[in-house]
Amino acid sequence: MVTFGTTPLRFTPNTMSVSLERITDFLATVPLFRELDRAAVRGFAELTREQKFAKNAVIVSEGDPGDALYVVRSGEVKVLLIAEDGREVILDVLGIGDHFGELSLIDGRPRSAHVVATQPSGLLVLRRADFRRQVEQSPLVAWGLMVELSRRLRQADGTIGSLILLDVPGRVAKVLLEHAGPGEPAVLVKQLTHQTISQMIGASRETVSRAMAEFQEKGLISVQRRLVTILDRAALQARSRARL
Amino acid sequence: MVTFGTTPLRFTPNTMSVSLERITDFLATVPLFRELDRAAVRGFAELTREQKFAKNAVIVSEGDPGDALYVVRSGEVKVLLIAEDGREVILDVLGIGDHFGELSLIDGRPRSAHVVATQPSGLLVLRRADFRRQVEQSPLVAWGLMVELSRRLRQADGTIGSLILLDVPGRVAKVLLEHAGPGEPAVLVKQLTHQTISQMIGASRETVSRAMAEFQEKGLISVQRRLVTILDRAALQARSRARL
DNA sequence: ATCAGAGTGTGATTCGAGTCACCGCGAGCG
DNA sequence: CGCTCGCGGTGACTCGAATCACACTCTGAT
Repeated sequence: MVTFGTTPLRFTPNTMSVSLERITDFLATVPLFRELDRAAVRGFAELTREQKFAKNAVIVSEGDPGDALYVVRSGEVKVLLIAEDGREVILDVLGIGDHFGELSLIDGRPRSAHVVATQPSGLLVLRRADFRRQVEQSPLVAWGLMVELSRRLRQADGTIGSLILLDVPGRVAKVLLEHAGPGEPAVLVKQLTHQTISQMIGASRETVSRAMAEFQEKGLISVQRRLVTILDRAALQARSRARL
Repeated sequence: MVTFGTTPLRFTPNTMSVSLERITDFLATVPLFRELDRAAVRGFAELTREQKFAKNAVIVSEGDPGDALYVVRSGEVKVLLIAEDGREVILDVLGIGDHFGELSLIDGRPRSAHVVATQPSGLLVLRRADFRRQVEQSPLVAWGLMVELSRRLRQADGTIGSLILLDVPGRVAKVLLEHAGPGEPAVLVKQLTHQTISQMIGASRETVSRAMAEFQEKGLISVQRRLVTILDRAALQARSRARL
């Protein structure tokens, strides 16, 4: 449940040039800026302000005019839709190095979803005018942005397909695989509660619980203290496209 | 059902400069190129070839390496996913002036969906290298492309939300509204069969049929010879976010 | 004009998954 | 240190929608 009113809007401008290099280092690791030379990345770094958010703080709300891009520097945030009756749909969970808010900067339309911190988080904020100027000057960023949007569009289309074609256990298997690290056995990159998973795939918490119990019984996964390990990737993949 | 093997790959190069101006006129109406001056649009027009497809012809298949962008000049195509058991999910129905295939040009990955002609169609084809060169030379096109990708991403996220939050009648109402022309009463821009609608919203043909019967009874819509007219837009909107 | 095939209407039955209700566990905090 | 409270597990019941099975109605082609 989203908690309004807990929002700490503490600004921490990087007037100290001490941190400028550190921010540049960080931004250089973000895919969006990866192709740029150091000077160009520093150009962006100079334009950012870091803003801190407490757990459950609302970062942007659907319908707001959007005039900033955010890059997650620490912590974790979720992107979600909220229905009138309070039900939530989680569109994405973003970690360090991920960014959000570019849609409104590109097309000038209001924010299409809410973003809420799921952990205490530090976000680098880049304002519209600054961002736009930089993008217009550097085609590499424009291209990187398109690549990122393409990735998300493919992912969204895949989600639509699985919502329609897969049953709940299949969708659970898909989410687990999408968040699995490399190797086998592989551990999940993120700690996801059943509640969170259920909101990502449009199912009830109970049904997710039953699906994961089934996977454990069959030896496809093992769970220790909320940490999921993939034991049989192939079987999970089969389950996630049994009907796809 | 998609029919393979009926694909007529008849090329019709525009070696006749007669048609160049006509193609330029046409492309100038496409949002992606709208901001460009006529000379720049002609630059694109010169690089296109028109390709004709018969009804049910497969234009691109999921998994193919993608090396071209297509603009619909006449006819209609559908973008869809196909499950192993043959079930189809329609992601989009594209008409004159719409385009597809840019994702693969941007990120170089394989095609993420199938595209099939639902009517005899003429498509302008633009090859990767040509397109890329033009985009790099004109930031306006890059920006237009980002705006278009943003629009689709918002739409896809909205679809995900409605699949999770709305019941079938609600999703039917939403599709009807999305395809409605202006004014009230408004007629639908496209002729959609119940079968098509059901594949767009992940429902069975029968359930769509029942939902539309209900809307007619209540006077929200009227149907004459497969042409749907929206009589009570507000009521349909209420239905499409009754729980959103 | 006729006929085939696509599209539609409607009942009966089945079933996946939501909802409700409750229990147990572990972790963090006053 | 104990007591919440958030998270997870499980059974019983309900319900929306898929499926199955036909009949009917267009519409376009021969």
